Amino acid sequence: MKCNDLGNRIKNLVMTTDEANNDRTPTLADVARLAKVSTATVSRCLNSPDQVIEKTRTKVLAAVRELGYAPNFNARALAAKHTNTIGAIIPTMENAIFARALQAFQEELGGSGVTLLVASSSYRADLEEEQIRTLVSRGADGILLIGYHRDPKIYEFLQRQGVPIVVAWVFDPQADVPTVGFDNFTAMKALADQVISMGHRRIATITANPEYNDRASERLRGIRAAMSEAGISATDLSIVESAYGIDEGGKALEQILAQTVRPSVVMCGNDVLAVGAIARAKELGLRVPEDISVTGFDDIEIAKISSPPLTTVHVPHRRMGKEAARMLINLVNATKDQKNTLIETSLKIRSSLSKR
Amino acid sequence: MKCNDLGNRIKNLVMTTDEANNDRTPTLADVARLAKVSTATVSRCLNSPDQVIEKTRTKVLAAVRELGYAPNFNARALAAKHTNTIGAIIPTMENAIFARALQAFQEELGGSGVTLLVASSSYRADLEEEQIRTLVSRGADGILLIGYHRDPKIYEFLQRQGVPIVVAWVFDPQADVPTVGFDNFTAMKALADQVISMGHRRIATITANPEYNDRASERLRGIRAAMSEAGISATDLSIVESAYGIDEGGKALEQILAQTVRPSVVMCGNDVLAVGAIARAKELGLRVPEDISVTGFDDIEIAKISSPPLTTVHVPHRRMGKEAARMLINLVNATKDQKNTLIETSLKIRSSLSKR
DNA sequence: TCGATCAATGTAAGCGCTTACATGGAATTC
DNA sequence: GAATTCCATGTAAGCGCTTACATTGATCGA
Repeated sequence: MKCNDLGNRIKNLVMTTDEANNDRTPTLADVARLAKVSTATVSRCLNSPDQVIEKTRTKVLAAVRELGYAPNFNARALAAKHTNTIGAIIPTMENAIFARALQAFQEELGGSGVTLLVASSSYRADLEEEQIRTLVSRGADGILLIGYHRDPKIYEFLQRQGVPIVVAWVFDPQADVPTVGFDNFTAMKALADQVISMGHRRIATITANPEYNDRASERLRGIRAAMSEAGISATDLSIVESAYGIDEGGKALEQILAQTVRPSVVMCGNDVLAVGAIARAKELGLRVPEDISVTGFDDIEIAKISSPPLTTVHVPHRRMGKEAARMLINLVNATKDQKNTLIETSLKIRSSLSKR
Repeated sequence: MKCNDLGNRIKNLVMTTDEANNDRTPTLADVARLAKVSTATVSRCLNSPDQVIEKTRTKVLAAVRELGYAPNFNARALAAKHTNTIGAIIPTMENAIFARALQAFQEELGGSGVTLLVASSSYRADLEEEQIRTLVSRGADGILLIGYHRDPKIYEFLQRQGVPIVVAWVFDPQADVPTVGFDNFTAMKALADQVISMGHRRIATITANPEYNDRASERLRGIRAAMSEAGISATDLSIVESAYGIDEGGKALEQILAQTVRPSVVMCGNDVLAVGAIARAKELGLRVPEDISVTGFDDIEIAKISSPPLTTVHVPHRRMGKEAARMLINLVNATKDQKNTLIETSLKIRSSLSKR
């Protein structure tokens, strides 16, 4: 012991060139040298401490601390062939619902010692594809994706690479990948049924571009189905596409009002659009819901405090995120193959919707 | 050519064990073999195409496509010692202002071919520290941090590791790292001056825990300074700490109302708390601003559509994100050492604040 | 007391890539 | 036409880690 200490002290005083204390960041080998063990032992100390005897461990950990050693993640990943990392690609960070689900997702992952890599695709298929490749080449052990609709080649690629995925925000037993989410069609149809049962016939909807967005297209289909069931002509539905945002919802509402026939209700693709529509309607001197009813989707906090409070579809986003994490972890560990998980939604009837 | 084609075809038909088309994901060496060049050439094709003659490049790219080759990021990072990656740690994803700034940050980075790694610390110093280490060990070329206040050891660590950082959301010429942001003290003091000039004397504030949050503590200091300047006793300020969220703002308001002396104005640390406070006040039968005035901070979209519209401090978050990206890229490229950048804020006086 | 057994540690071969340096052939110069 | 230059490509040495396998010394049963 004493001898070693002395040895180290001398080393620190008399620095020969080849073991100079230069500012290169310390490596495993440096730690091993300081602790007078092999690199294998240091590695084991860090990764499976119980394979190493207490005395050695203490010695190694001391060396780690002394050098301020931090393992090089890339080298580790290269050698170990897994990263303890899971990736997630969401359409945008600016939408609170994704942020919230992701937060829950991350919390659940963190509990299992897995770290999360996030990317956002701005709702663009090409960007998403690029990000999937990036995530894979970074060695993500699994990936969370939003919505099922994408080029089949991507699913093939992922399968070939052996990277498990979970698709969230949709529930689709037909899909050949595990999904966790709700049935957008049924949920929106339920709301539309309610709207129609309250006497509304002329309906407008503000929706995201449904072309590459299966949540939006399914919700639209839900409205159409409800109308058709009620014997309402499809021409009584007017559709306005809009980007996400409060102002955008307001602009979309103006477009609707500019049409020759004014609808009695505006069903919005999400709460943010709905709140924007309500605000603009009020600015324009309309009363909500007396002059025009408005509905949303998601039931985020703002729905409750909007005036008037918003009729919407409640989606348990945190639960969905949590569930997605659970499934993905099981998949990565190959514990069992996950099947689809249905998240239940419910109608929240509030005063932004009234009888016609 | 013909010969090669034939050769490949035969290879695909007769698979010997050592070159079997097994499902191992293809490597640089596989591409090199297929294209009949060295691995160095393949690498050059991918990283600096102009060093390679057109003919060779075509051949290599064809091989890449045929194999569906995707480079292994970790191997590349290990060999090249840089990752073209920048990390950012924000307190939470659930706050739209961070999301928005981050979006702009990412857009700017993307334009320079840099990818972004995001982590969120849930406002916890220990988590943030862990994430900084993670980012460093993952080889981030630079890191964006929010707020200046943290253990000096962290700054030392970062410096030792040679990882440049930019601190956003504060403007502090004293700091020994580049900052980009606004002066939280001055901004809030300006608002408080306005409030006081409208006759308010008894002030309440809803704030995040200021202990580890220099934005919050500086804003609080701003209010105190304005009061002191106006000769108002510090005891006329009542402080309620609250977590982030609409409901939380509401609860905090209830605490304020439960106190013996009711303040005439509630100055909130951000718009979300303010909107929550307004909503709860209305629920409790109070009129805003007649019975109680409310102010916010940030000027997010919701401030405008709140009823009544919210008096707040406008912060150009996107600009701040963009500027942070620019600075960090310069730092990473060692183009020039960046100094502090001031982002100007402005008062938005709306009807949630009225004369006492 | 001796080999068998086992736990702790060491040895060294990669993981997939980049890049300094070596090489060889074509283009250029005189 | 020989010497020089230069450009395209190849060779091979790592980057920092993990892990299969080898080694060692201690422990144990007979």
